[in-house]
Amino acid sequence: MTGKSKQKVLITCALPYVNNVPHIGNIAGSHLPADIFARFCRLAGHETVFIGGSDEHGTPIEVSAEKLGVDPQTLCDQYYRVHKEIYDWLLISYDNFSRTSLPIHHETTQEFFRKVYENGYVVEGTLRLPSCEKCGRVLPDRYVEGTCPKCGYEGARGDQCEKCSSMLNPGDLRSPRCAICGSAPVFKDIKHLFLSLDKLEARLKEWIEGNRDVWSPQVVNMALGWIHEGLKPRSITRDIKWGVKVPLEGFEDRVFYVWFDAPIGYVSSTKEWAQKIGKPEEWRRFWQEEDAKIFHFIGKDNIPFHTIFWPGMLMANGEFTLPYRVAGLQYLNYEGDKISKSRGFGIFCENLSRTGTSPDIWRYYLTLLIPETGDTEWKWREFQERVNKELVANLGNFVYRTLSFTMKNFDGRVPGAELSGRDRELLERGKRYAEEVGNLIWDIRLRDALKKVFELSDEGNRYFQENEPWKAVKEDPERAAACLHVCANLCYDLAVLLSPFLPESAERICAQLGMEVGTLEDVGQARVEAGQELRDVRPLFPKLDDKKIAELREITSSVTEYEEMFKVEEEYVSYEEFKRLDLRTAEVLEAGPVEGADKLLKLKIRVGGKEKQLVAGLAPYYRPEELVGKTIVVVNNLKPAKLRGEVSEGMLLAAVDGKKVALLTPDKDVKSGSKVE
RNA sequence: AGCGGGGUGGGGUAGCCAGGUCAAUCCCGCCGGGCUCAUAACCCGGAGAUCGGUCGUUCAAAUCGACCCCCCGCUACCA
Repeated sequence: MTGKSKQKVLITCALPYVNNVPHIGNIAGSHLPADIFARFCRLAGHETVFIGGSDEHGTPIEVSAEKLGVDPQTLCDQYYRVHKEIYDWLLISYDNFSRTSLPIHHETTQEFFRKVYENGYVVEGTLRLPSCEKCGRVLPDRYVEGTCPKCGYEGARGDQCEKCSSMLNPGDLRSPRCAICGSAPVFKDIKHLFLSLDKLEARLKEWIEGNRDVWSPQVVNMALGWIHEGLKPRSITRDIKWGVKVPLEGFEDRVFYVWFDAPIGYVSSTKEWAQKIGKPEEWRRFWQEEDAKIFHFIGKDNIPFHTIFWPGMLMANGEFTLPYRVAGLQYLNYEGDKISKSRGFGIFCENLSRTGTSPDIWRYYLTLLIPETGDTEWKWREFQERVNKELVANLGNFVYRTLSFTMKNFDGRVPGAELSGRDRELLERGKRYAEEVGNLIWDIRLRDALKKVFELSDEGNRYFQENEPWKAVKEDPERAAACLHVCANLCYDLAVLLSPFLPESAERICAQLGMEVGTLEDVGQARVEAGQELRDVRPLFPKLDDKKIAELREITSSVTEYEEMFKVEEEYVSYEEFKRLDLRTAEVLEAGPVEGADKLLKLKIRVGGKEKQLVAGLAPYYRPEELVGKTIVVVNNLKPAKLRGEVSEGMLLAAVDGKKVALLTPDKDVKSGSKVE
């Protein structure tokens, strides 16, 4: 199935909602497994498209944008950038990462809806909903607050009381109020559109049961559980402004419920991809042809949605291929509890790029934590251990001992030699691994697949050990040459097999071999020939010591408050005001403590030809000796002041990020006293 | 509350759906010995779980049934 017959595969990852910064749970729960799967499909030669995008509509975005006084689009733009950068850094290989706020998605959604409507699967109905006259909006359940009728808790929400956890409707609350402005809501009957899921119940049931062999039991059972309770028409419109307009007379002021438009984002993202590659109709081959296999990677909270509601939409439309496999993943916890942004508890991905680490160390451990069967848990201790013992000491060690031995003893060229039966057998071994790894991945058993690849590294280490080339190189050079020839090829095979999981490392291994990362068909073929010249051989990963772990922990636990950034942008400074500052580069000549002050340092600096004294609150962040010799940026014409009795004739500039402080320095060599503007 | 998933040596995990070959798999860690090209691996030996709890079905249960405990998700207008 995997290496032999070529498939046409579309892979989607649950579209992240953009009111949050992604954390490791989001990565392990969908982006990473989807990416591994997609990379593998490409490696196996399947025709592969991997798409995603951000889900940007809905009440939460509209409300928080309003609070900040910006329009929702601006807020989404900001978060979209954050998301995109994170996925890029983690090497999530989207063929296209789209946005539901793009025109192409609005058009696609409306077109999709029209067809569903024409087919008779849309009915009108009435909902009695609370609305706030003052805010001029209909309130979603959770935006109504009041007193819980059961336990008397005053802060109960319209969907649930957090105190006694009873399920509520907004109408149940005593003295209800709008969660945004606090005024009393009015209940009105409002016309809405519903998708007639009830009409599709029998077909959905048959379809789900037909997938028993392919889907995991959890997914099938949960879906059937829903069917069993009976499907009812489900509302697909909302009374807010931020979203896709409903193209139907009498509903012009409504938008689609985000759950209706979000999955259609899969289609629009594929369309956008097709346009980008210059074949605008290409998307149809994946969405409208029977032989296309569509894989959805989602979290467990999304299972009913992707097994009932979304396929129902597709059936109602009638022109689309149904999902082939819905991979419902469980959750990733963190050190014994749920990840929580507000408590700063967890690993948030926006600062990963600042850790100075390879994305592969994160990908490695997170792959082992992909919650395929049950919830899993990130533990720093285990992260450190696995990186050091497995990535560094097993895989890294095998590659490095092989290549460095070749450098030292064979002049940096892969030796050639007469091979024994055992040598040949091992060279061929890669083929079997390729097949086994392929089967595991196709079955979405990614953790097992990665472990399988590491077995090959184990075999390599064992083989190297048994042949003792460090002895043989003196006593039986031919044997040593054969051994290293085989090992170089094993390194290459490993790199290829590893490439879906650890793409950067795969590249680095191949680069050191002076080769390119090949495809699955190159594995086990002894592609590294005698005479191949190695280059720039060095260890793949550094070990993570306790200090580094503490640093990583610190960096990844903080999340930028993007909301605050909008406030800053609003206070403009005129160019004239800016020009009054005389910013200059300066060289630090001396640095030392200020008597009687813990936090201050006294610096002697040179600005052009002139020497000055500066006092700065750097002591908690820099040692004096670290500063000497640095070129910094100072406000040269700041009015002199005395701090703790010492004159300060200017101030230096530094970036302040919470407890972290970084001096600004020019990134090229410039003359002392250069103007900064 | 109902529905679904899970509870296996210190950590993780397989097996359980098609009960016996499971006094239970594999990885990591731990203890002892060998080797040294490598940010050291590999080899040999060792300690460690009665499979959430109770009761049953059976010649035989981690594996089937009942009840209970704990964790997680869903329960439709939160995405």
